[in-house]
Amino acid sequence: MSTSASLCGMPDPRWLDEREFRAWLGYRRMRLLLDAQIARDLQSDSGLSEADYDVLSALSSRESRRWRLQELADRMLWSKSRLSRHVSRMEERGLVAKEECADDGRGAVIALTDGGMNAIVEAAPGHVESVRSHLIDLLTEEQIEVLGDIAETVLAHLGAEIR
Amino acid sequence: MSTSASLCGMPDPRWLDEREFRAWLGYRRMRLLLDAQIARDLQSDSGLSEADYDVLSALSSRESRRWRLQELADRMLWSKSRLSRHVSRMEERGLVAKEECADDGRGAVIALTDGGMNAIVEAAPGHVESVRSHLIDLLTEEQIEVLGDIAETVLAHLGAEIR
DNA sequence: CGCAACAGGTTTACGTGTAAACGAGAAGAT
DNA sequence: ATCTTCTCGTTTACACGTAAACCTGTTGCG
Repeated sequence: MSTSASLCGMPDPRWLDEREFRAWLGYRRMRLLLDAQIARDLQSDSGLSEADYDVLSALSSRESRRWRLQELADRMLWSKSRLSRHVSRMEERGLVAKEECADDGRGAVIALTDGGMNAIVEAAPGHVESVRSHLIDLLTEEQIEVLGDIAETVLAHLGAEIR
Repeated sequence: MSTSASLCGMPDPRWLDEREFRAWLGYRRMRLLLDAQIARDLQSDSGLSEADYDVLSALSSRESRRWRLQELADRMLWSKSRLSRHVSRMEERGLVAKEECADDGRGAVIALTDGGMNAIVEAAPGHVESVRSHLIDLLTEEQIEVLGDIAETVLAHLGAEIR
Protein backbone atom coordinates (compact mmCIF):
# COMPACT_ATOMS: atom_id res chain seq x y z
CA MET A 1 0.00 0.00 0.00
CA SER A 2 1.43 3.35 -0.93
CA THR A 3 -1.22 5.79 0.25
CA SER A 4 -4.58 5.64 1.95
CA ALA A 5 -6.09 6.08 -1.49
CA SER A 6 -5.34 2.45 -2.16
CA LEU A 7 -7.60 1.49 0.69
CA CYS A 8 -10.64 2.94 -0.93
CA GLY A 9 -10.02 1.64 -4.38
CA MET A 10 -8.54 4.74 -5.93
CA PRO A 11 -5.84 4.04 -8.48
CA ASP A 12 -2.46 5.41 -7.49
CA PRO A 13 -1.91 8.79 -9.06
CA ARG A 14 0.59 9.04 -11.87
CA TRP A 15 3.28 10.91 -9.98
CA LEU A 16 5.58 13.14 -11.95
CA ASP A 17 8.74 11.48 -13.16
CA GLU A 18 12.08 13.20 -12.80
CA ARG A 19 11.91 15.05 -16.07
CA GLU A 20 8.38 16.22 -15.50
CA PHE A 21 9.13 17.30 -11.96
CA ARG A 22 12.15 19.26 -13.12
CA ALA A 23 10.00 21.13 -15.63
CA TRP A 24 7.24 21.84 -13.13
CA LEU A 25 9.52 22.93 -10.30
CA GLY A 26 11.65 24.93 -12.71
CA TYR A 27 8.61 26.69 -14.05
CA ARG A 28 7.47 27.59 -10.56
CA ARG A 29 10.85 28.89 -9.46
CA MET A 30 11.38 30.76 -12.70
CA ARG A 31 8.04 32.40 -12.30
CA LEU A 32 8.91 33.48 -8.79
CA LEU A 33 12.38 34.84 -9.45
CA LEU A 34 12.16 36.06 -13.02
CA ASP A 35 9.03 38.07 -12.44
CA ALA A 36 10.44 39.54 -9.26
CA GLN A 37 13.64 40.56 -11.02
CA ILE A 38 11.91 42.13 -13.98
CA ALA A 39 9.51 43.94 -11.69
CA ARG A 40 12.40 45.28 -9.63
CA ASP A 41 14.20 46.52 -12.73
CA LEU A 42 11.09 48.22 -14.00
CA GLN A 43 10.30 49.83 -10.68
CA SER A 44 13.79 51.10 -10.11
CA ASP A 45 14.36 52.62 -13.48
CA SER A 46 10.93 54.00 -14.25
CA GLY A 47 8.93 54.04 -11.02
CA LEU A 48 6.26 51.85 -12.61
CA SER A 49 4.98 48.49 -11.41
CA GLU A 50 4.34 45.74 -13.92
CA ALA A 51 0.65 46.37 -13.48
CA ASP A 52 1.14 50.06 -14.27
CA TYR A 53 3.17 49.14 -17.31
CA ASP A 54 0.55 46.74 -18.58
CA VAL A 55 -2.21 49.28 -18.23
CA LEU A 56 -0.23 52.01 -19.96
CA SER A 57 0.85 49.61 -22.64
CA ALA A 58 -2.69 48.49 -23.36
CA LEU A 59 -3.95 52.07 -23.48
CA SER A 60 -1.18 53.20 -25.78
CA SER A 61 -1.87 50.35 -28.17
CA ARG A 62 -5.01 52.10 -29.35
CA GLU A 63 -4.95 55.09 -31.63
CA SER A 64 -7.52 56.82 -29.41
CA ARG A 65 -5.50 56.00 -26.28
CA ARG A 66 -8.79 55.11 -24.62
CA TRP A 67 -10.57 51.97 -23.44
CA ARG A 68 -13.83 51.26 -21.71
CA LEU A 69 -13.04 49.89 -18.28
CA GLN A 70 -14.75 46.57 -18.74
CA GLU A 71 -13.24 45.96 -22.16
CA LEU A 72 -9.80 46.71 -20.86
CA ALA A 73 -10.30 44.47 -17.86
CA ASP A 74 -11.35 41.62 -20.17
CA ARG A 75 -8.39 42.12 -22.42
CA MET A 76 -5.98 42.17 -19.52
CA LEU A 77 -7.67 39.23 -17.81
CA TRP A 78 -8.19 41.40 -14.73
CA SER A 79 -11.32 41.73 -12.65
CA LYS A 80 -13.05 45.03 -13.20
CA SER A 81 -12.74 45.65 -9.49
CA ARG A 82 -8.99 45.35 -9.70
CA LEU A 83 -8.75 47.56 -12.73
CA SER A 84 -11.06 50.16 -11.22
CA ARG A 85 -8.95 50.38 -8.11
CA HIS A 86 -5.70 50.35 -9.98
CA VAL A 87 -6.79 53.02 -12.39
CA SER A 88 -7.89 55.23 -9.51
CA ARG A 89 -4.43 55.03 -8.05
CA MET A 90 -2.84 55.73 -11.41
CA GLU A 91 -5.15 58.68 -11.86
CA GLU A 92 -3.81 60.24 -8.68
CA ARG A 93 -0.35 59.99 -10.14
CA GLY A 94 -1.45 61.68 -13.35
CA LEU A 95 -0.82 58.67 -15.58
CA VAL A 96 -4.38 58.15 -16.75
CA ALA A 97 -7.73 59.92 -16.55
CA LYS A 98 -11.24 58.64 -16.13
CA GLU A 99 -13.75 60.16 -18.50
CA GLU A 100 -17.49 59.82 -18.67
CA CYS A 101 -18.82 57.69 -21.41
CA ALA A 102 -21.02 59.43 -23.98
CA ASP A 103 -22.91 56.27 -24.99
CA ASP A 104 -23.61 54.93 -21.54
CA GLY A 105 -24.15 56.94 -18.40
CA ARG A 106 -22.79 54.14 -16.24
CA GLY A 107 -19.68 53.65 -18.26
CA ALA A 108 -16.16 54.83 -17.61
CA VAL A 109 -13.55 55.46 -20.27
CA ILE A 110 -9.93 55.22 -19.24
CA ALA A 111 -7.70 57.60 -21.13
CA LEU A 112 -3.94 57.78 -21.32
CA THR A 113 -2.71 61.23 -20.32
CA ASP A 114 0.35 62.91 -21.79
CA GLY A 115 2.15 62.13 -18.58
CA GLY A 116 1.21 58.47 -18.90
CA MET A 117 2.32 58.39 -22.52
CA ASN A 118 5.58 59.94 -21.54
CA ALA A 119 6.05 57.47 -18.73
CA ILE A 120 5.67 54.45 -20.94
CA VAL A 121 7.78 55.85 -23.75
CA GLU A 122 10.57 56.37 -21.27
CA ALA A 123 10.08 53.04 -19.53
CA ALA A 124 9.79 50.82 -22.59
CA PRO A 125 13.42 50.64 -23.74
CA GLY A 126 14.68 49.71 -20.30
CA HIS A 127 11.90 47.21 -19.81
CA VAL A 128 12.62 45.48 -23.10
CA GLU A 129 16.26 45.39 -22.19
CA SER A 130 15.39 43.80 -18.86
CA VAL A 131 13.20 41.14 -20.47
CA ARG A 132 15.95 40.45 -22.97
CA SER A 133 18.73 40.21 -20.48
CA HIS A 134 16.92 37.98 -18.00
CA LEU A 135 15.04 35.80 -20.46
CA ILE A 136 15.03 36.23 -24.21
CA ASP A 137 18.72 36.72 -24.85
CA LEU A 138 19.53 33.71 -22.69
CA LEU A 139 17.55 31.38 -24.93
CA THR A 140 18.17 29.84 -28.32
CA GLU A 141 15.75 30.51 -31.14
CA GLU A 142 14.41 27.03 -30.74
CA GLN A 143 13.79 27.51 -27.03
CA ILE A 144 11.95 30.75 -27.72
CA GLU A 145 9.82 28.98 -30.26
CA VAL A 146 9.05 26.12 -27.91
CA LEU A 147 8.19 28.47 -25.06
CA GLY A 148 5.68 30.17 -27.33
CA ASP A 149 4.27 26.80 -28.35
CA ILE A 150 3.93 25.66 -24.77
CA ALA A 151 2.10 28.80 -23.76
CA GLU A 152 -0.18 28.54 -26.75
CA THR A 153 -1.04 24.94 -25.97
CA VAL A 154 -1.69 25.58 -22.31
CA LEU A 155 -3.76 28.68 -22.97
CA ALA A 156 -5.79 26.97 -25.66
CA HIS A 157 -6.55 24.18 -23.22
CA LEU A 158 -7.70 26.71 -20.64
CA GLY A 159 -9.96 28.25 -23.22
CA ALA A 160 -8.08 31.53 -23.36
CA GLU A 161 -7.50 33.66 -26.36
CA ILE A 162 -3.91 34.21 -27.33
CA ARG A 163 -4.56 37.30 -29.37
CA MET B 1 13.14 59.66 -35.16
CA SER B 2 11.44 56.81 -33.43
CA THR B 3 11.50 57.82 -29.78
CA SER B 4 12.80 60.67 -27.70
CA ALA B 5 15.73 58.43 -26.84
CA SER B 6 17.18 59.17 -30.25
CA LEU B 7 17.40 62.84 -29.34
CA CYS B 8 19.82 62.23 -26.53
CA GLY B 9 22.08 59.82 -28.31
CA MET B 10 20.70 56.60 -26.90
CA PRO B 11 20.71 53.72 -29.36
CA ASP B 12 17.28 52.43 -30.21
CA PRO B 13 16.42 49.46 -28.04
CA ARG B 14 16.33 46.07 -29.68
CA TRP B 15 12.57 45.61 -29.59
CA LEU B 16 11.23 42.09 -29.42
CA ASP B 17 10.54 40.52 -32.78
CA GLU B 18 7.32 38.64 -33.39
CA ARG B 19 8.62 35.29 -32.19
CA GLU B 20 10.16 36.75 -29.08
CA PHE B 21 7.07 38.74 -28.27
CA ARG B 22 4.89 35.68 -28.66
CA ALA B 23 7.06 33.80 -26.19
CA TRP B 24 7.10 36.64 -23.67
CA LEU B 25 3.40 37.43 -23.87
CA GLY B 26 2.56 33.74 -23.84
CA TYR B 27 4.67 33.19 -20.78
CA ARG B 28 2.96 36.03 -18.99
CA ARG B 29 -0.54 34.88 -19.84
CA MET B 30 0.24 31.30 -19.07
CA ARG B 31 1.56 32.30 -15.70
CA LEU B 32 -1.61 34.25 -14.99
CA LEU B 33 -4.12 31.62 -16.06
CA LEU B 34 -2.35 28.37 -15.39
CA ASP B 35 -1.45 29.29 -11.85
CA ALA B 36 -4.92 30.55 -11.15
CA GLN B 37 -6.47 27.34 -12.45
CA ILE B 38 -4.18 25.05 -10.51
CA ALA B 39 -4.70 27.09 -7.36
CA ARG B 40 -8.47 26.89 -7.80
CA ASP B 41 -8.35 23.13 -8.27
CA LEU B 42 -6.20 22.70 -5.20
CA GLN B 43 -8.35 24.96 -3.06
CA SER B 44 -11.59 23.36 -4.09
CA ASP B 45 -10.58 19.78 -3.61
CA SER B 46 -8.40 20.05 -0.55
CA GLY B 47 -8.99 23.43 1.05
CA LEU B 48 -5.30 24.26 0.72
CA SER B 49 -3.73 27.23 -1.03
CA GLU B 50 -0.62 26.73 -3.11
CA ALA B 51 1.35 28.37 -0.35
CA ASP B 52 -0.08 25.92 2.20
CA TYR B 53 0.77 23.05 -0.10
CA ASP B 54 4.33 24.21 -0.59
CA VAL B 55 4.91 24.54 3.13
CA LEU B 56 3.45 21.15 3.90
CA SER B 57 5.34 19.61 1.04
CA ALA B 58 8.67 21.04 2.18
CA LEU B 59 8.08 19.91 5.76
CA SER B 60 7.10 16.41 4.73
CA SER B 61 10.21 16.07 2.60
CA ARG B 62 12.32 15.68 5.72
CA GLU B 63 12.36 12.57 7.79
CA SER B 64 12.06 14.67 10.95
CA ARG B 65 9.16 16.65 9.48
CA ARG B 66 10.76 19.77 10.93
CA TRP B 67 12.59 22.83 9.63
CA ARG B 68 14.09 25.89 11.18
CA LEU B 69 12.06 28.86 10.04
CA GLN B 70 14.90 30.69 8.37
CA GLU B 71 16.18 27.60 6.58
CA LEU B 72 12.74 26.83 5.29
CA ALA B 73 12.25 30.41 4.17
CA ASP B 74 15.53 30.29 2.25
CA ARG B 75 14.67 27.01 0.62
CA MET B 76 11.26 28.25 -0.44
CA LEU B 77 12.62 31.63 -1.55
CA TRP B 78 10.20 33.32 0.84
CA SER B 79 10.95 36.15 3.21
CA LYS B 80 11.07 35.03 6.81
CA SER B 81 8.35 37.55 7.54
CA ARG B 82 6.07 35.90 5.04
CA LEU B 83 6.79 32.44 6.30
CA SER B 84 6.36 33.48 9.91
CA ARG B 85 2.95 34.95 9.21
CA HIS B 86 1.87 32.10 7.02
CA VAL B 87 2.94 29.49 9.51
CA SER B 88 1.02 31.28 12.25
CA ARG B 89 -2.13 31.04 10.17
CA MET B 90 -1.47 27.39 9.40
CA GLU B 91 -0.87 26.73 13.06
CA GLU B 92 -4.34 28.00 13.88
CA ARG B 93 -5.72 25.47 11.46
CA GLY B 94 -3.75 22.67 13.07
CA LEU B 95 -1.56 21.94 10.06
CA VAL B 96 1.78 22.77 11.64
CA ALA B 97 3.19 23.61 15.06
CA LYS B 98 5.88 25.99 16.19
CA GLU B 99 8.37 24.54 18.61
CA GLU B 100 11.18 26.15 20.51
CA CYS B 101 14.64 25.50 19.27
CA ALA B 102 16.95 23.69 21.66
CA ASP B 103 20.17 25.08 20.15
CA ASP B 104 19.16 28.69 19.90
CA GLY B 105 16.83 30.53 22.23
CA ARG B 106 15.74 32.87 19.44
CA GLY B 107 15.01 30.13 16.96
CA ALA B 108 11.73 28.58 15.90
CA VAL B 109 11.28 25.10 14.54
CA ILE B 110 8.30 24.47 12.33
CA ALA B 111 6.89 20.97 12.64
CA LEU B 112 4.37 19.14 10.54
CA THR B 113 1.47 17.88 12.65
CA ASP B 114 -0.42 14.67 11.97
CA GLY B 115 -3.26 16.79 10.67
CA GLY B 116 -0.89 18.53 8.28
CA MET B 117 0.57 15.24 7.11
CA ASN B 118 -2.88 13.94 6.52
CA ALA B 119 -3.84 17.05 4.61
CA ILE B 120 -0.98 16.78 2.18
CA VAL B 121 -1.33 13.06 1.69
CA GLU B 122 -4.93 13.60 0.73
CA ALA B 123 -4.23 16.64 -1.42
CA ALA B 124 -1.26 15.33 -3.36
CA PRO B 125 -2.94 12.96 -5.82
CA GLY B 126 -5.47 15.55 -6.91
CA HIS B 127 -2.83 18.20 -7.17
CA VAL B 128 -0.60 16.08 -9.35
CA GLU B 129 -3.58 15.27 -11.51
CA SER B 130 -4.31 18.97 -11.85
CA VAL B 131 -0.74 19.80 -12.84
CA ARG B 132 -0.80 16.96 -15.33
CA SER B 133 -4.08 17.86 -16.89
CA HIS B 134 -3.40 21.56 -17.29
CA LEU B 135 0.27 21.38 -18.16
CA ILE B 136 2.37 18.24 -18.25
CA ASP B 137 0.05 15.95 -20.16
CA LEU B 138 -0.51 18.63 -22.78
CA LEU B 139 3.15 18.72 -23.70
CA THR B 140 5.43 16.46 -25.68
CA GLU B 141 8.48 14.96 -24.02
CA GLU B 142 10.62 17.36 -25.93
CA GLN B 143 8.62 20.36 -24.75
CA ILE B 144 8.89 19.19 -21.15
CA GLU B 145 12.62 18.84 -21.58
CA VAL B 146 12.96 22.29 -23.10
CA LEU B 147 10.82 23.88 -20.39
CA GLY B 148 13.15 22.40 -17.82
CA ASP B 149 16.16 23.68 -19.75
CA ILE B 150 14.72 27.16 -20.02
CA ALA B 151 14.02 27.35 -16.33
CA GLU B 152 17.46 26.07 -15.51
CA THR B 153 19.11 28.63 -17.75
CA VAL B 154 17.07 31.52 -16.42
CA LEU B 155 17.54 30.52 -12.80
CA ALA B 156 21.27 30.02 -13.24
CA HIS B 157 21.49 33.49 -14.71
CA LEU B 158 19.65 34.92 -11.73
CA GLY B 159 22.08 33.14 -9.45
CA ALA B 160 19.50 30.81 -7.99
CA GLU B 161 19.96 27.22 -7.03
CA ILE B 162 17.81 24.77 -8.88
CA ARG B 163 17.70 22.00 -6.32
C1' DC C 1 32.68 39.66 32.70
C1' DG C 2 30.46 43.51 30.10
C1' DC C 3 29.37 45.82 26.15
C1' DA C 4 28.68 46.34 21.23
C1' DA C 5 27.37 44.29 17.09
C1' DC C 6 24.75 40.90 15.00
C1' DA C 7 21.13 37.33 13.89
C1' DG C 8 16.44 34.96 14.35
C1' DG C 9 11.61 35.86 14.48
C1' DT C 10 7.60 38.75 15.13
C1' DT C 11 4.96 42.75 14.53
C1' DT C 12 3.40 46.98 12.30
C1' DA C 13 2.10 49.98 8.56
C1' DC C 14 1.07 49.92 4.14
C1' DG C 15 -0.15 48.57 -0.67
C1' DT C 16 -2.86 45.76 -3.25
C1' DG C 17 -5.87 41.52 -4.91
C1' DT C 18 -10.60 39.22 -4.40
C1' DA C 19 -15.48 38.44 -3.70
C1' DA C 20 -19.63 40.27 -2.51
C1' DA C 21 -22.67 44.08 -1.75
C1' DC C 22 -24.04 48.20 -3.58
C1' DG C 23 -25.89 52.29 -6.38
C1' DA C 24 -27.01 54.09 -10.71
C1' DG C 25 -28.18 53.81 -15.42
C1' DA C 26 -29.97 50.94 -19.45
C1' DA C 27 -33.04 47.65 -21.65
C1' DG C 28 -37.03 44.98 -22.26
C1' DA C 29 -41.86 43.80 -21.31
C1' DT C 30 -46.45 45.13 -20.62
C1' DA D 1 -44.84 55.30 -18.90
C1' DT D 2 -43.45 52.15 -15.38
C1' DC D 3 -41.69 48.15 -13.44
C1' DT D 4 -38.41 44.50 -13.42
C1' DT D 5 -34.10 42.92 -14.54
C1' DC D 6 -29.61 43.33 -16.15
C1' DT D 7 -25.13 45.63 -16.56
C1' DC D 8 -21.37 48.90 -15.39
C1' DG D 9 -18.39 50.48 -12.21
C1' DT D 10 -17.32 51.49 -7.30
C1' DT D 11 -16.91 50.39 -2.62
C1' DT D 12 -16.33 47.43 1.43
C1' DA D 13 -14.47 43.75 4.15
C1' DC D 14 -11.02 40.77 4.20
C1' DA D 15 -6.63 38.04 3.07
C1' DC D 16 -2.05 38.36 2.24
C1' DG D 17 2.94 40.03 0.78
C1' DT D 18 6.65 43.41 1.82
C1' DA D 19 9.83 46.44 4.11
C1' DA D 20 11.12 48.31 8.17
C1' DA D 21 10.96 48.64 13.07
C1' DC D 22 11.29 45.98 16.91
C1' DC D 23 12.46 42.55 20.72
C1' DT D 24 15.19 39.06 22.24
C1' DG D 25 19.03 36.15 22.35
C1' DT D 26 23.81 35.12 20.68
C1' DT D 27 28.47 36.10 19.47
C1' DG D 28 32.78 38.53 19.40
C1' DC D 29 35.99 41.59 21.46
C1' DG D 30 38.28 44.28 24.98
